[in-house]
Amino acid sequence: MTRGKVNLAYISNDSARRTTFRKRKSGLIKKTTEITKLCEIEACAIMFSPYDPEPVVWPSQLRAQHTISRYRRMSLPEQTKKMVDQEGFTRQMLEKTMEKVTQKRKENQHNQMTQVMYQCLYGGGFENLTIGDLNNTSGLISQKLREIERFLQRRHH
Amino acid sequence: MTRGKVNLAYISNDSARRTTFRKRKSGLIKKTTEITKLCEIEACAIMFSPYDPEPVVWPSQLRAQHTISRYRRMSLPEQTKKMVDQEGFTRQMLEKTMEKVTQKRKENQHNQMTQVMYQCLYGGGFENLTIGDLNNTSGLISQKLREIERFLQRRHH
DNA sequence: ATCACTATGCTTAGGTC
DNA sequence: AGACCTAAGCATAGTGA
Repeated sequence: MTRGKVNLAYISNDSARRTTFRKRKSGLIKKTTEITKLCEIEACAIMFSPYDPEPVVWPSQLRAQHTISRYRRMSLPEQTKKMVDQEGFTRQMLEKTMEKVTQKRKENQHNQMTQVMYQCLYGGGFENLTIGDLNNTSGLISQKLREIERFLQRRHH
Repeated sequence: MTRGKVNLAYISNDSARRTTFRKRKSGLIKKTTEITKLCEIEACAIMFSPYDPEPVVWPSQLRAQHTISRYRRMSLPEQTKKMVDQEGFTRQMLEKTMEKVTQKRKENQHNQMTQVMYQCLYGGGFENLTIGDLNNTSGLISQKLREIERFLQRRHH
């Protein structure tokens, strides 16, 4: 028997769930890569799972970081504006603090430590992470290689 | 003629690219939702595009924020550990600062302003954002509704 | 468990309105 | 432009080694 419709609910069987995850993870990554290329947009996917020792990040730690920090940077003024009046005082303090941080960053643009701290506290801060996505890259590559191998074997039949 | 293989490169035609983006965005979102449900993992996708006024975030601003901040929280010690020796001083300062922030957070757990600032500076800070994903939700829902409608119409033929 | 396989369902390019 | 349709191509559940 082959395949019925997928029941879109938690797969209780442990190994089946793990297998599905492995397959779909690679699918999701592929799709993310594709939409990025086809439309030249910035996109990233982040997955936490008990099956990977590190979070899976796509298309890369670096690009994801960029996307995330862009998201955060764009979002902050919005957020600040939308805060309710009751929190007016908090908002003002917040704005001042953010200004200070921004100011400080400008002033010390060449001061490495400030930059590092700024990045860690506000803009990102995972430049030096272990590169978890390399595993995925090599996974995809080895998958591709297997495909090619198979193809060649058939041609030689 | 129907569909050839997709050339995985930037689609130069403007409206074609836009259409592809709209279609694939919804696909990507669906897949993200599915893997999340099937495997009960935490996953999010973020897309920046010139076609959406706001970044598209999935499964939700709130969950994405959680995923992102979890990512950042997990990553920091890793990063700190992996920093090269040349930057030992920076690292120490950084660790101390992070400790202070953490400490401060604990001490002032019930002090709203500190929490808000902490979150903005370190843990997240987009609680009060405009909810961009509502648009997507309603898009998916209305799509689903149309499908159901169509189905019912056929049954009544 | 992980790999390759393949039948099936799903996604989506290309077309029409 | 966007909604709808259809078939080609792709993703992947289930299977066997």
